[in-house]
Amino acid sequence: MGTTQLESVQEPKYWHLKTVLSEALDSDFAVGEILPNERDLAARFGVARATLRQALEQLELEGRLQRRRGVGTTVAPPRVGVAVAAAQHDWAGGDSDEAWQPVECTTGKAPVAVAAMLDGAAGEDVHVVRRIRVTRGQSVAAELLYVPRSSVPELSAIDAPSGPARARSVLRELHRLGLDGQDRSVELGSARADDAKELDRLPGAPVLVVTTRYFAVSGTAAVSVATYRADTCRLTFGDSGALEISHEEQERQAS
Amino acid sequence: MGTTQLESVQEPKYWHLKTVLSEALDSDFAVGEILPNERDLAARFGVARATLRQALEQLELEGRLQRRRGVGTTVAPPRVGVAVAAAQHDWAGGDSDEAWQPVECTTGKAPVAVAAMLDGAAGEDVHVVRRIRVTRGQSVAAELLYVPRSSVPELSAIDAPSGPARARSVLRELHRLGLDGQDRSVELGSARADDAKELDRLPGAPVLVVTTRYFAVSGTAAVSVATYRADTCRLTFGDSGALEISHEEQERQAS
DNA sequence: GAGTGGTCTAGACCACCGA
DNA sequence: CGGTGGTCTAGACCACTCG
Repeated sequence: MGTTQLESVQEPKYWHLKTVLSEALDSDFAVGEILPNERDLAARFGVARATLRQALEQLELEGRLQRRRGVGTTVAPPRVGVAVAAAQHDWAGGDSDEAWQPVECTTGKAPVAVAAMLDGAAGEDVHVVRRIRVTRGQSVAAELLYVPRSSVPELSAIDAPSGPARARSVLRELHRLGLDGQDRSVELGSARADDAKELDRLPGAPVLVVTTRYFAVSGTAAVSVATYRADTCRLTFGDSGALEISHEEQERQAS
Repeated sequence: MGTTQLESVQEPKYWHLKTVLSEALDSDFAVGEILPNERDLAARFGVARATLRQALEQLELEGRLQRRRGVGTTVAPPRVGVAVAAAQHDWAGGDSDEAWQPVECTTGKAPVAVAAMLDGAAGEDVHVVRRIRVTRGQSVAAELLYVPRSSVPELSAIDAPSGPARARSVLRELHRLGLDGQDRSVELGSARADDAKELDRLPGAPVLVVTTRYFAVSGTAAVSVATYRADTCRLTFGDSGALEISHEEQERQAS
């Protein structure tokens, strides 16, 4: 039999759907515009809702869409470039628009994975500083900064029991230390419940986990684990002295 | 009625499942061990297969599991740390274990997003070099390197029609140029069909997209778009002169 | 061919948001 | 309250790998 297998696409429906939607997004939709709801879209394309959702999920992962329960699906703006590099040493920070905001500070044991990076500080108590990074009025990252007690010996134990005030104290002490280098890694993760709440996302949302080790002369002075919203963020690194500028700075310069 | 709402978990089943599985993975399984198949697991936990799969998907995203069609689900080894920083200027490369392998080289127009970064080279033809990065015998990244003709004028047009030989020619010319800086960004994406094949994954698999702009005195000399397997890779950046070493190098030093 | 994960369906109910 | 996206089910078939 001349079974010529006419155009046996062999391409998953959701994948093809994603492509079609992606092109439609480019041509027929403006940023912020809301799409038809999932049931209508599925019917329009003649697929089950689950299949349609699989395509939407991918597009959301790529930062093309934004979905909110009870509201709808909207076209997402281009990802924000957030700088993850130098200029980090201004621990005090808080003034700039593109900065970290200390939220609170507790004390306790570090998770094993973190403790392993804080050489020698096996069972030691650490200060845990919670910070939020806000860009354009939107929180893009949540961080836990682990600072061994031994790194900031000057800190009086009863400076403030917890809260932002104490967080700022720890950061100030860290600043006084004078760090000489850091060591960073980026990987994909999913948001824990607490991070998800800070980032206004559902638990399990994809995040970029940036782990930074801060060195002082005496060794590792602190470890930071920052989780960035993977859907809305593009992490930028200024490895050169060259013209690395974030979008935000570009806008500021334009004015 | 005394509806005390006993323990209304209010936590999605798949999320709870993920937690349970994650703990089981830590305690009861060794790296490489294969899990029971999805139908059995779903039955064991009393959920539908789709729900079980949602949990497995998350765990795979976090690099805890590895799933292969026709084979099964296995416990994944810890993520590989791959260095994404200096030492990149050895364009010729190819000798080291942890290096890029040129695969082929074609010529054509750059995608608009890339062209926008190659200032001034709007409609110009560019060399497109395909490279694969292999670590521990496993390909971890696929790259497309876009080099405007004007960046490598010395390159004879008919050096080699395509293939690895020509790729090496382009890289050699680029090396002669002497670059003075680069500018990098990392974001989440999903693998295009061609990248997926190189990375031995299915299309749409989550990847970390590293976009690098290489500067020469005259401006942007080249743009690279590298996609790393998000499930198996941890990108590391040596921002300090300090002891940033990859796992591979550690092993090499140990010997 | 038997067994695996990958895709797809057609329903159902739930949590959340806004009018 | 109605409409949205988020979760879940119980099935079916497919593509792939391996013995």
